[in-house]
Amino acid sequence: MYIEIDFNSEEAFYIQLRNQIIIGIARNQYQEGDSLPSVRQLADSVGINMHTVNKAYSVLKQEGFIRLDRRKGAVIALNEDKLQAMEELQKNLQVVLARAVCKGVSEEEVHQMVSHVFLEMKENEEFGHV
Amino acid sequence: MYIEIDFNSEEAFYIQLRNQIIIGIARNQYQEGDSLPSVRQLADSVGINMHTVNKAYSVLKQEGFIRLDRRKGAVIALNEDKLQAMEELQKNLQVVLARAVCKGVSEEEVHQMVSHVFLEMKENEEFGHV
DNA sequence: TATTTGTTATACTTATAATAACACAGATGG
DNA sequence: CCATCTGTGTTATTATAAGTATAACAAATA
Repeated sequence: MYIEIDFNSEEAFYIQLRNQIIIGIARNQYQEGDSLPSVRQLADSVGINMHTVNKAYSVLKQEGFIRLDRRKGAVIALNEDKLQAMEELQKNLQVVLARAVCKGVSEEEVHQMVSHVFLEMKENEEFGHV
Repeated sequence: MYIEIDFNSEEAFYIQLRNQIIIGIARNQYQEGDSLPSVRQLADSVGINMHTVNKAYSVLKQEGFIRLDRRKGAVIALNEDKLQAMEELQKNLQVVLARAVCKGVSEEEVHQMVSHVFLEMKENEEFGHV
């Protein structure tokens, strides 16, 4: 999986990492029990500090996507708290969809975009990106 | 429209304000040409600093939701750059939906949630919240 | 000229990121 | 079997940037 940092983005580095890793899990590029790269390895490969990767991993742990092990490093471990996930989804969609609606995007277009994003997720299952 | 700050939230105050105002616009509680409260007035009513409201307004201007006028204050003025809005929507959905999928939410459930959020938006059109 | 608007200057606090030193687990090799 | 080397994440410290607040300012209008 290709993780990379956009140094021009306004998003904090650790947020960029967190998001890309979550997208990778959703695409099955990482599966339950797999280890992520070590903090040093990932820090080197994307060109940022080890501690920043550590922060990303801490957040992923806190949010229930991985567990941290002194030996094995960061291991995918999903707590499937669906109820909480649904509440979070609703809150996120309220903002994201409101932004789109204000700019003239229709409900149908949103549904199409959702389907499209799901297709992309399924495309990359098992063996990645063509 | 009821704007309020969650002082326990991790979200920056100005982001909370921005999001609530955007949701208000999407619900037609604010319409093109309407004025938002003045920075002092809103700051007072929600219990934060004037400058924080100013920051929220600056961001809303920068993102194309309002224009700022020394006389009339902050006025709803949407730049409907739909293409850009669609790109932003896609990026946002990639993260938001990935988070949900990892926690076991299905594509169908996402579509249902989207419909639900749209219903809420339409419910509150013209004359607010029941 | 008094009031209302957003704006700018300044300072304080918290968040983000980097450097460095640490502690624990396991593998290597003498 | 013990020493040591390498690999993990962790903690301490510091520097820079973002967020928030206080105060003074400038423009418009009644």
